[in-house]
Amino acid sequence: MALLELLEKKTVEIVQSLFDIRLDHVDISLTRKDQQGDYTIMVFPMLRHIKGNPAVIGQQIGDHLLRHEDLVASIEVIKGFLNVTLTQEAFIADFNTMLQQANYGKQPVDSDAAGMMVEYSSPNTNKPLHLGHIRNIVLGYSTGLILEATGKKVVKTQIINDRGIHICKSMLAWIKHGNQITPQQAGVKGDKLVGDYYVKFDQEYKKEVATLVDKGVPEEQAKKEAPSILEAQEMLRKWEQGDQETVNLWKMMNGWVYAGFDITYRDLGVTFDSLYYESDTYLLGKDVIAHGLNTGVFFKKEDGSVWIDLTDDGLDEKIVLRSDGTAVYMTQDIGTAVQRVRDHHIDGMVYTVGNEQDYHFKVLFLILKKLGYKWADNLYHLSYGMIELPSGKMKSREGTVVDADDMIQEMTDTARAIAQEQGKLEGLSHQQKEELYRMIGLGALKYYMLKIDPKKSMVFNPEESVDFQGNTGPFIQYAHARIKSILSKSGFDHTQLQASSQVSLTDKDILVIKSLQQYPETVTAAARNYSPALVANYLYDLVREFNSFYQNVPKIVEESDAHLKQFRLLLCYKTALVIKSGCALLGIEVPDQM
RNA sequence: GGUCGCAUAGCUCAGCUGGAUAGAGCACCUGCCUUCUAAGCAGGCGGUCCUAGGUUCGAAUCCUAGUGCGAUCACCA
Repeated sequence: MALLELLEKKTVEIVQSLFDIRLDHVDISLTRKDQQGDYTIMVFPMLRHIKGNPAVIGQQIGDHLLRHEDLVASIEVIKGFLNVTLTQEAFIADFNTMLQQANYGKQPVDSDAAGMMVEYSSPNTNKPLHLGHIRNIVLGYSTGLILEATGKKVVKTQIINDRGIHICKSMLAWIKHGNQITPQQAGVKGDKLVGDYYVKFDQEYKKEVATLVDKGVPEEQAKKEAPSILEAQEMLRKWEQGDQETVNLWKMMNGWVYAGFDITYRDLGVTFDSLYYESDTYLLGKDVIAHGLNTGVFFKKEDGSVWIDLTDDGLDEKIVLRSDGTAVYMTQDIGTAVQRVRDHHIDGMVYTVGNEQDYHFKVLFLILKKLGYKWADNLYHLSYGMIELPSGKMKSREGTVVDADDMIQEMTDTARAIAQEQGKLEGLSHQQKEELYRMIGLGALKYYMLKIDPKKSMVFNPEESVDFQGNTGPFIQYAHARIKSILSKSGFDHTQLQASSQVSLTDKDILVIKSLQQYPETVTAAARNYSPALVANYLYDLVREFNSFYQNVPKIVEESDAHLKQFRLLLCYKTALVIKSGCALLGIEVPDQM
């Protein structure tokens, strides 16, 4: 049993015997650093059940706690705070329990139970991935891993927006100006090539609009009547009719884009278990609407369009089927959700999508609930804020978008420059070094994205770029590498996972143990809140605690007290394991040397 | 205008279900490498936790109102 639970149990027992009152919960937190003690038992909340002076009650409980000599060393009561100092034996016993758990902090996945689907990335196929996608991908991927760590089976997916007017724009510009060029011939990634033609289309379109406006056509009208946009719309019609030539071109260019995306995903170290294509799903949902129309969830207007009235829930009326009977975005998402539950053994879904779609998902979830799906109670929109540049929003048309591949490359380059300056990598081959630079660069990038609360929009400054000092990925990776170095230099035997109770610990030792104790509950909280940021910030605290221990304790390798040396090496060992485990949940790798 | 989100140090951010004197990093200033890895450690400087009420023994945290910023309110996706 963890120390905290043990302390809570003892406290409940004491309160029961002293006051004949059964508390179902005791408020215990870590004692402030400026106070004497390890844990603080809050007496104030008990006053609701026990009448009296909080300081006196605290003292009474404290006196009884002191009888558990193997657990409590001393107590101090300040107002309604009962500060308890535990014995070293208690900490060592707790630490030994931790050491026995190979998968400390994680629960085994129950593969028979219904799982959770996590959707992320979900790009359009008309342009390459950018920094916003990186935030999305890294967030969704990590959240999936965190859910998995709490025993939930996870199915990672993305919906690829592979059809629509935006794709046709790229296709059209390629036909006109591409001279049949392929990515191989151009020497660029497929997604980049297609993106270039998307930009080209837009430039041409803008010129046409300007020309029309010069001729006296109102701007709104010009935007609708420019030849390019009419052509694109015509192409979309052909695609929808299954025109062979159009479909073939569409397939070819999307293929180029997928090859490009695959490289970016590989570089980011993320994978998917299943894929959904909008071209397959965009007609889904009509049967669900028809059913809901019968059961009275939806209603039909005179023009034939189908709606749902959500005004009782504080929302608006929302269209779910056009008057011509075709699907809208909402129809599609309803159908896709239902389809996914049919396809996989899941009872819930997480959608990683930007916060500009908050309203859409609120409506979607509500509709699914009204349709009576049980799993609709288990839907979560993992909403995240936009990434802005100091100059404002990223705009692809103005070329201010920070490209994902460029970003990864830049991070790797920075890691290389810093590492070469430090010159600590003797003994590694060129290839190993490059692999390390990539690991550090990506670690910096991912951590930078994940340490911030998803809800908040973030400002990204390309000039200052991502930091490698302080609260960063490399800070954490560095601690891991340093521990590995200590362990190998000391000849640590990782088959002897038992610390002797015959050691005298310092505050620094105990602070590290306390920090390690927090790991399991951090993972649980991160899963409950769908927030990798909790894991990221926990790791930072752990590493700071460890670094302080490392720099303020005599060299472990030279320690003459065999028991103490063994204990400290075990502390290093377990810390390294937790760092590695926690980083893995963030999708960040840790090196053994850097 | 309606709805949703955010507001904490010069900048970027923590602060879990309310707990003691609000914490980090960056920046600026001091110290610490003849090495268990200084991408680090020890310390200094820096705050009206947006404002005003309320609930509470206790509020950055919960409630109400207001202010500012952002998003959204398409028979687009």
